[in-house]
Amino acid sequence: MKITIQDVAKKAEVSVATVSRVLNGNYPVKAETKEKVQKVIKELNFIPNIQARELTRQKSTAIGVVLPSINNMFFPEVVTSIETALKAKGYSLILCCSNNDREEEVRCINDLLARNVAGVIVLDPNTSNINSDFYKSIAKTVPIVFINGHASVENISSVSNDESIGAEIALKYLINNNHKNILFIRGENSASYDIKEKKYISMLTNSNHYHPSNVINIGKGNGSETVDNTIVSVTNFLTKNRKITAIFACNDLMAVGAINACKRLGLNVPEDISVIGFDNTELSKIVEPKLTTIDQNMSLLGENAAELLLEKITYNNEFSKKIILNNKLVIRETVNQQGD
Amino acid sequence: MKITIQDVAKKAEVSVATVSRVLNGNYPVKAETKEKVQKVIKELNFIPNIQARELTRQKSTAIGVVLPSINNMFFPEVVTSIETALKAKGYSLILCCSNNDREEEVRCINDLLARNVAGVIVLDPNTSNINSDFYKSIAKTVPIVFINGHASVENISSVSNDESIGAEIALKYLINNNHKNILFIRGENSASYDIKEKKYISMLTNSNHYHPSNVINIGKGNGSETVDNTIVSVTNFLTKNRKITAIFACNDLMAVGAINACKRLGLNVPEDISVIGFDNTELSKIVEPKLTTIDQNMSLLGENAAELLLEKITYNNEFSKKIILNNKLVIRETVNQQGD
DNA sequence: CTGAAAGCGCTTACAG
DNA sequence: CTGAAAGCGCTTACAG
Repeated sequence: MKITIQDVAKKAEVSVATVSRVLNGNYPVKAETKEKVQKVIKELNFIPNIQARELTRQKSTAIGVVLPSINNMFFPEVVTSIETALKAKGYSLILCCSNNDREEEVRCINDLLARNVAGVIVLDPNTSNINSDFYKSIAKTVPIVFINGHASVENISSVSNDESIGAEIALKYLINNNHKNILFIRGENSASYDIKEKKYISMLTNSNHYHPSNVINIGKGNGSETVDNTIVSVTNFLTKNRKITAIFACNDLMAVGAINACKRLGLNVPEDISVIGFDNTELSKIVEPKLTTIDQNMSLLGENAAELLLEKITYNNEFSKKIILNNKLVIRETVNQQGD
Repeated sequence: MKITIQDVAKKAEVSVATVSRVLNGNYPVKAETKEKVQKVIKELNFIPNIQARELTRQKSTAIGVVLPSINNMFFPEVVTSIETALKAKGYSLILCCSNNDREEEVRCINDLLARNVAGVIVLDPNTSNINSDFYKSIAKTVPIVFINGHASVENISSVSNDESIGAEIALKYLINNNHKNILFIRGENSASYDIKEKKYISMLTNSNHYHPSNVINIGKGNGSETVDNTIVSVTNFLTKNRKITAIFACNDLMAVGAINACKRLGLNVPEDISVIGFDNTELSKIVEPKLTTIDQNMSLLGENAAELLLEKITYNNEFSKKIILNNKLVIRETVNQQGD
């Protein structure tokens, strides 16, 4: 039922080779012939089959993107910028969601490879997959770029943020504003939380204000769960400990949870207590007061990942590069500039 | 460099036909042969090329999804449920973003067709594309499902919400709680806002409380822009008009903007003023107080769209169906139950 | 149970 | 400037 190049050739009374040439414009075709063929293409509403083209040309214009979840304020922004950058170069995106599951991630990649993608971008790759040989063997045959994957794997390019510096900037900002007793809020095991906690411990130890009990872990959860879990944990914490003047949250959702907890306890942010988040998701600009946070450069992550992948594709997967972006502080309304 | 079925056949000392049979398990193969082939497949890490398979089989296991933007609290949730439903049936998703642009939408669809998708799901299809003959002609050759597209086009299935009923439920809830003077907030031209405004006008006219000046349009914008624009408009409005006891917002972002404006003016929500949103995005569960809103059934929209598409694919694009979901009220914390 | 061969829709040397 | 033919990686009647 679908129109093929054969149908066009027949109707235009030329060979399929000629139709192919006018389609691709890569060989001389007599003007008259060209017009005739183009007319038929229009008439028949012919769309060339890219699958067949790619099979012949032995190259692909599809890119795989695997991400832990779409349903999150962080990933959609990154995906948007990947899509924009790649579409401009004629690539399409095949999306696969791993649901934070290690094996599903492997399945996604295998499916993408089977679909003959020219390369794949993985957001937040699973640590155990990185450490196993999975990525090492895959990376030999197809260009791979990690976003926020601490890629010790050779032959994989990556873009990430220096979250350690980001945490340092955030904590310095609090400390410079005279905050000494700072609550640290994190979630369950994640390399990213570990990095921030490490920085927190070293800085607070330096200032003689490190107390292990000022680190709380709100457990796991997504979206509004994170907020709710944080509200519970922070409420518990603050009813017992009022020495805290500032809160460092490992992401914006936790920061919003902390702010909400304060409100319920009748504490004003930032007058009574300051809060700083991490990520600079859209949410940080939506809540009231607007959240002071650390910018995770989401669109830069996406753009750079797209570029690195294109580079790998162009140079036959031969060179790898790591790009580390510096996080920067976004001052809005939730940190009291005088401290206490 | 890539391993093909040829390589496997050679190493296993069988024909490619036999390899294909053990791959697909659709023909009898001697146990011994099967094992030998499977062993080689493992050794060589062979992944069959789906593009080639689909070219031969003349069918596709890729589905196109086109959406106006990924960067939005509504679409990612819908896409997630589409992905989940479709992955379970062995399909993959090719994503294309139209950036709210009519022509880009057409380009997306054409690209997807060229990539030989088995069908396409369009979120919020552009009205002018629906009215032109574009979709009509496309729908003849490939299964198409609209989400929230008021599809008058024959041969296209669709899932949508009855937003008119949704608006009615929301307004009735306000009115039953004794709210009479209700502010209506909408954005720039969209069929969806028009439907809600129409309902608003008819219901408020009925109760003799319709005043055209109580309808405000905050212009266009996405994400935090919407919130900011709403804050400005509502602040302006409320400084001049304090008779309002409730606000109906056409989406959750506008509702949050309205709440933020109230806070800045020293008005408590819901004690001084009630706010109801629309959509039930994750945001409505994140803000404080939690937003009372109308559920847009985002995951149901996705699931149903996936099902309708699968149905069309199975039955050769021969049957179409429209599903209209009923919105329901989600009572949380922003509407004062006594009114005023 | 297995292999040889045709064919899916395209592109591209090759020959003219 | 144009056509015939090989080939991309697979599947599936057909024959044995």
